[in-house]
Amino acid sequence: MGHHSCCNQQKVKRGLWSPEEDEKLIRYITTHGYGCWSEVPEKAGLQRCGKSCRLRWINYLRTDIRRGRFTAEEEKLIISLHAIVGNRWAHIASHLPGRTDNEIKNYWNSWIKKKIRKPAMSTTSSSVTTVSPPCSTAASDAGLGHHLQTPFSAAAEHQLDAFLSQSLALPPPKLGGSGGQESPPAAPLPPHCPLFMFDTSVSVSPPSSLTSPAAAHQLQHPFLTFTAAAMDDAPISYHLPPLVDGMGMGMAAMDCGGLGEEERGHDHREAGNNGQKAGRHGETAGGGL
DNA sequence: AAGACAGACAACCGCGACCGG
DNA sequence: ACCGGTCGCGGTTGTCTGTCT
Repeated sequence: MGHHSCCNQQKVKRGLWSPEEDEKLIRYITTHGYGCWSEVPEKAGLQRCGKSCRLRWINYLRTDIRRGRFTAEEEKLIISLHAIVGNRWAHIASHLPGRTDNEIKNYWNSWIKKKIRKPAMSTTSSSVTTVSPPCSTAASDAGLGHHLQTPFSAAAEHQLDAFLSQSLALPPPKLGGSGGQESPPAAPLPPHCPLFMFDTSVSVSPPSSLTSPAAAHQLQHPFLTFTAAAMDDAPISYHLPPLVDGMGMGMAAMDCGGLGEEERGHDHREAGNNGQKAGRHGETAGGGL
């Protein structure tokens, strides 16, 4: 229907953000912070509603955003976490430093589309009996969709914690690309990201990017503790909580095979897509800055 | 070369939760 | 206790680009 309640009265701009708007928002946030989003547009000189500013900042302009394709480990983690908490994208994102809920949500949705499009087609030889997502929005009314219906209980939280603690033993997200990933997963410095927000003196190689000032706080995140500790050469074996183990899709699919070639095939595209966005927004946010 | 299709991603919308008056 | 404002989240849509036919 209408606009947000917070911007009913204003004539707010909508649609894609221009580089000028990005710059205004970045400048304001970096100097003043975002105490009250509803005040941000006015004080920053933007004709946007506060929600839009918040979204733009959180999903795009934040300094600690990791962009680029998801690593295989991130994929697995997303799937595992989703099996536990359902469509709690923000919660899942909280376990994936630098990733936004929107990004994960988009990833999941497109992943679902892919799997729906290729029903069991590539899994005939594998033990994977279903390729449908464990509890997707598309599948929420069938199969394991009950995860979505159930509130995020303490039990689930406990299970999640257990899983995460086990995850500490997981092989780290080899950000340089594990298991034959061609392209570096996440460009630590997105081409379209405002450069002035980064200390460009720090190394931008993926692993060390985790120790960059911009991501320093991330090191306190449990997920990253293993990236630092178990960074070397742990075998690719994931210990999943029972609930996850019971998932129809199973991690077997996610190992080399499941997200295998066909998934990897998108790597090129995604890399291109990033480039595309670097172009689209790059000349917007990144290029100008 | 051109159109159709699919994938990826940014952004909007609506709702519920939270908080202060 | 109630009410209004704000924030955060999840679902959905729109747009752009690359690939395929």
